[in-house]
Amino acid sequence: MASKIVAPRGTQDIFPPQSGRWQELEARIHQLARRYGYGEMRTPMFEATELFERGVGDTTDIVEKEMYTFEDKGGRRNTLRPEWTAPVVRAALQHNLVQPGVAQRFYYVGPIFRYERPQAGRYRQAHQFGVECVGFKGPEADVEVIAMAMHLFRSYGIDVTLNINSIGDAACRGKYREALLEHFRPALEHLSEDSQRRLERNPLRLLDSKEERDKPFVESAPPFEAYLCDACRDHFEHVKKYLNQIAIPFVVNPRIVRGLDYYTRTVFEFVSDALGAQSTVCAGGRYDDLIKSLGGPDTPSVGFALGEERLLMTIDAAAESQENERRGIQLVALGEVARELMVTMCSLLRYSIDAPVFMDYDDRKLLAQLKIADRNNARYALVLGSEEISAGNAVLRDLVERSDRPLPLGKDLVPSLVEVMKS
RNA sequence: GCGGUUAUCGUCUAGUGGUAAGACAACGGCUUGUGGCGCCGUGUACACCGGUUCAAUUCCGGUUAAUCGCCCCA
Repeated sequence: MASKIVAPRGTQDIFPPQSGRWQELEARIHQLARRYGYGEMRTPMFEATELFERGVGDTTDIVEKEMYTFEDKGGRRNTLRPEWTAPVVRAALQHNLVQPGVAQRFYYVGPIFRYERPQAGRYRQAHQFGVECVGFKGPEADVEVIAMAMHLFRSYGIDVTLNINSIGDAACRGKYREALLEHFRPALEHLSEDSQRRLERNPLRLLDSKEERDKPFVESAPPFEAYLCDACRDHFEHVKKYLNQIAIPFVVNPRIVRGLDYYTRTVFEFVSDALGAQSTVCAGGRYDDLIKSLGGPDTPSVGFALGEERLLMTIDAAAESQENERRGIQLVALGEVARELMVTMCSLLRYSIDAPVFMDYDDRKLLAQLKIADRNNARYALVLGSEEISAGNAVLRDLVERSDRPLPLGKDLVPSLVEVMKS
C-alpha cells in the first residue's frame, strides 16, 4: 500500500469549520483597513533574493538561515517571501507610488515562508496581516498603526499588552552601541555563551536575553532612552502622549529589540499570555531608512505585522463556544421524479436567497435526509415525494418550530420560498 | 540549528512480551415517508525502519512527526 502523503512540516491545512473562522477574521481585517483608509497590496509570493538581503538585512537570522531560496530555469535566484514589508515597498517604488509629500497607506494579508523549527504558534508557512503607512515622519502615524492593531484586538474582546520602545536613529544607535559594549565587556566571562557571541555582532540583542546568568547585567544596562538624540526623544514622547490621549494603555519596555535591521525609532509588540513561548501576536515599528536603502526617495514609514495563526489562538483561548444559528434549506427529494424537479428548484433558489441551499443526490429515505438536514444545520426542509406530487403540494418543514406547511407546486413555489426564508 | 517529552480507529482515551478495549463521531437499520433523543448493528487503529526475543503494539536504537524550551520571530 502506498504511503500517505501529508502536508509539509510546519504547514497546515485549513478546512471547515476552521476555515470559516479565517474568513471571518479576514472580513474584519478588510473592514478595519477600509475604515482607516488603507488600500490592499498584493504582491508575488516570491521575489528576487536580493530584495530581502538588502531590505531585511543580510546578517539577520531570517536572511542567514530561514529563507526558502531557489534558482529558476533561467538561473535567477528567487525567494519565497519571508516577510511583507520589503515586497510592499518594492512594489510601491516600482510603480512610482511613492512621491515626496504624498502619504500612502497600504495593507496586506497572506502567507509568509520561513524555514524554522515548528512549534505552537510558529509555522514554516504562516499568515500575516500588516499595514505600511508610508510618507509621514510624525508620531501621529506611529500611533495610527498601533491604534489599528488595538482596534482589531478590541473587536474580539481579547486581552493583549502593548509594549513600546524607541531604538533611536542611525546616529544615536551608534552611541548606544558603544555604551552597551562598555557596560558588558568587563563582565564578558560571566555572560552566557550566546551572549558572548552576540556582544560584538549586535549588542542590542543582549537586552533580549532570557538567560538567568545574564539577568543582573541586563538589568543594570543603561537604558536606550538616556542616549536618544533630542529629535528621537521628542518623537517618542509624542507617541506616548498621543497613546494616552486616545486611551491606549502601554508599557515602556526598554528590552524590546526587533530582529529585523530596518527598524528605527519606535518599535512595539503586542503580547498575549495565552500563547506560551511565542507570545507576540503583532509587532512593528518605524522604518525611516528602508525605502531610501532600496533605491527610493527618502521616505519615513511605519507599520506592523500581525500573525493570523497567533491571533486565532488567542481568540480560541478567550472565546467560549458560540452557538451557530440554523440557516438555509435542505431540499429533500424522494424518488427520481422528485429529484429531477428539485434540481431546477435548487438552481433557482441559489440565485434567489443568500443562505445555504443543501441537496443530497443519493437515493435516501426521508428519515436519513432529515438527519442530513439536521447535521447541515438547515433551518428548513422542503420535502417532495410521490405523495406531494400527486397532491400538488410540497411540504415545507420548519426544523426549529417543527411545523409543516404545504406549498403549492408551480411557478409560485420558489418566490413563496424566498418570502418565507426572508423572515 | 540544539535539548526535553510524546506517538494506539476520523477525534479523545484504555491496555498488554502471545496481533487490542471503550467513548464521541460516521454509516445502516428500528414494519416502504417526517429530524435532534433512544435502541440494534457496522471498524483496513498500535507512525515508519531496524534490533533483542520462540513471539514486539509493548523492550532497545534510529527515522519521521507533534509538542515544550533555547535561538529567533508573527
